[in-house]
Amino acid sequence: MEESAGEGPIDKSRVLNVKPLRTLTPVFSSPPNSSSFSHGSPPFVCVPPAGPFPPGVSPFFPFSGIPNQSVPSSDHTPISSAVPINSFRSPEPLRRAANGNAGSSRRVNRNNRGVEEDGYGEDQTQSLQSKNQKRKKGSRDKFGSPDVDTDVMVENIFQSYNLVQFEAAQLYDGNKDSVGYVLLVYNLLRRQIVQLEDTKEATSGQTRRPDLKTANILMTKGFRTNAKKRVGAVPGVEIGDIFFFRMELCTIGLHAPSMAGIDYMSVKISQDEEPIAVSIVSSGGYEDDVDGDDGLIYTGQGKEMDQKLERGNLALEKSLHRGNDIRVIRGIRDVGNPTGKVYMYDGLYRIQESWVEKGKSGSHVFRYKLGRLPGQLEAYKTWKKIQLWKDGTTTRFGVILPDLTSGCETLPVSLVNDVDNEKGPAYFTYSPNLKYSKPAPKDPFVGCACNGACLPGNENCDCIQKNGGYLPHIVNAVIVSQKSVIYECGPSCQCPPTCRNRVSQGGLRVRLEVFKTKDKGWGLRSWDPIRAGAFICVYAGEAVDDSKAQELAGENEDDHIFDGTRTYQPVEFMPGDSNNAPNLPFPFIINARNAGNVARFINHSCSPNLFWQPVLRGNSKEFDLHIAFYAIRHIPPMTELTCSYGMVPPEKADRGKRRCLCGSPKCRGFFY
DNA sequence: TATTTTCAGGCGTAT
DNA sequence: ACGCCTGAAAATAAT
Repeated sequence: MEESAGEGPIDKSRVLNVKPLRTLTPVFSSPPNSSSFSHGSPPFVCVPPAGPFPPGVSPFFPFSGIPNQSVPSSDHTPISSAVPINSFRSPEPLRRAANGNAGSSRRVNRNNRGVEEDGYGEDQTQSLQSKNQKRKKGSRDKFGSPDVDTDVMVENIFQSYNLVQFEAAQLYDGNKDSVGYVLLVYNLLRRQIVQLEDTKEATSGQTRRPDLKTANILMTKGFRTNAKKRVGAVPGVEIGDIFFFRMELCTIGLHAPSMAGIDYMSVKISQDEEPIAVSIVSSGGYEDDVDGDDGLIYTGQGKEMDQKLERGNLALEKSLHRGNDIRVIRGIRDVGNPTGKVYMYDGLYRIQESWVEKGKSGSHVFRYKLGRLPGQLEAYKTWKKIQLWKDGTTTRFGVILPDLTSGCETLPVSLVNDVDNEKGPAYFTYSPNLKYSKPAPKDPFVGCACNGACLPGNENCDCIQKNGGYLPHIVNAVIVSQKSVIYECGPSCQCPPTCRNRVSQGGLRVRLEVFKTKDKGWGLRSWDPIRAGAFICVYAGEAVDDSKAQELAGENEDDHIFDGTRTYQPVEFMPGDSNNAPNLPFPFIINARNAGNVARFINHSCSPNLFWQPVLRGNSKEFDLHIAFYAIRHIPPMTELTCSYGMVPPEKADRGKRRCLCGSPKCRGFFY
């Protein structure tokens, strides 16, 4: 439309309004009346004011000037341009990770820190540095414990992933990769902090809000993306994406305030500057209402007294008149964690009307009616539908069996076909366990002799010690990161079945369905949102010995086989580095053709959302090895669960090669 | 299930 | 530089 970037006359008077250095330059995405919501190539250009500038973009005011006369003050006019008002903290430069210094103290790090390659002036960096130093010192005094540990963890993470501070292009304008990495690092670091705090005595300084602490570390280091506020879609974030912490929304630029529900920015139209809303979080803090299938009635902010038409409320009011797109994030209680919430990005809405009501406390509240723009993928609506399936209000269409496990799992697993007439997968026996004639262990892992629960830091618990003094999982059966093997309490351990180090024995924790895919046969997906790192299931079936393994591996028909002898390339956004690549003590293949569990339905993808993890259980008599599957990243409801099937040796490579239909942009085109 | 404790981003304004 | 506004997450207490 009128405002494709780089076209049209440039009103150079605006250039003078651009504040230098710490000021950001927002640019609007597609025109508000556009009906396409493609995320492919965001139709805008955004340039950090201090550069560096992307190819083809001159260091000049980046967005097109729309003639002033084309911006009447009538309702629902497209917004043409904006000047920034919100500054944000400039990133503390990150040292480029170097080998061998992972264990160095942060004091040394600080001395070594350079200011090269960061694109920021030295003065700024210096002042920022001292500011952070001051602040950190304060927190140290307060909690009585130095935060050396977390600094080392950050260093290690950045080193593992070869990460350096984002260039301005990704800092200000993200993409799928930058969003993926920020979320990976946020969640990995947060889990490591929780794990570390778990081992401390309650008396020593605890981080009570690891979610906030993690975000603070990353934001201070400039490891964030889409740091520029914008109207409309955020590059790299898709409708339906889910999050488990408000700070995640902040670090990827979806919704900046750490608490408030309304995010807004100031825009300049002609000579007037006014705030408009860019995103809202509707999560039950107020009495928001649904309005039909695609509508929402949102309550303004302010709880105690009569709400005032200021800040977010004013911005929403202005947005009603401007008619700009507003991102809506829906929050609901997390089924797996009743004290937490899950947030889902539900796409773009516009405000249709606003009014004042008497709230329950008798004071005035603002209410805003928002309508979802048409043509967007269904997101929150699906989620609500699933809730109805779960509480039995409605029946899922296409259900063949309400529970194909016949009750032998901790949760039912539906068998569903809503695409064709096939009545189910080929016959097999559902078995949640792994069966095999176990080889006698050469180096038995006998487990522990704990009376009560096995706790992190317990020097007498062999299982804990084998895991490096930590529990491999934090609460809710979330693994901290991939390890070559994790040691779990098993049949030889004295601890009770409730021990926290028996995650893979705990059964299913999310409501799964086996479903008929469009073109890949049967697959597996979840009705519940899944956290990054969450335990999904083990791979059940019959573990076969080496000779039988050779036989199986040579066959073409290798569906329903887990083959640990294959080569597994690193995949993107994995919570674990190459040092922690899975390591099996002997050739390990599980045949699930005749008997198996949900894991036999997990299809291959070149961009998988699950990884597998060897688990060795404490067992003095047998080699008690298992394969457990975990979520690589947050997985929205109804997203197919996939893993990498790995590569076969070259001599077998031409047998059983299949065309891959995973649909990932990074698809290799085939798999085995 | 209810209550208490804890805390970060960034707008807006003063300096 | 700093006050102020915004409520969620996690621990703890109560039922």
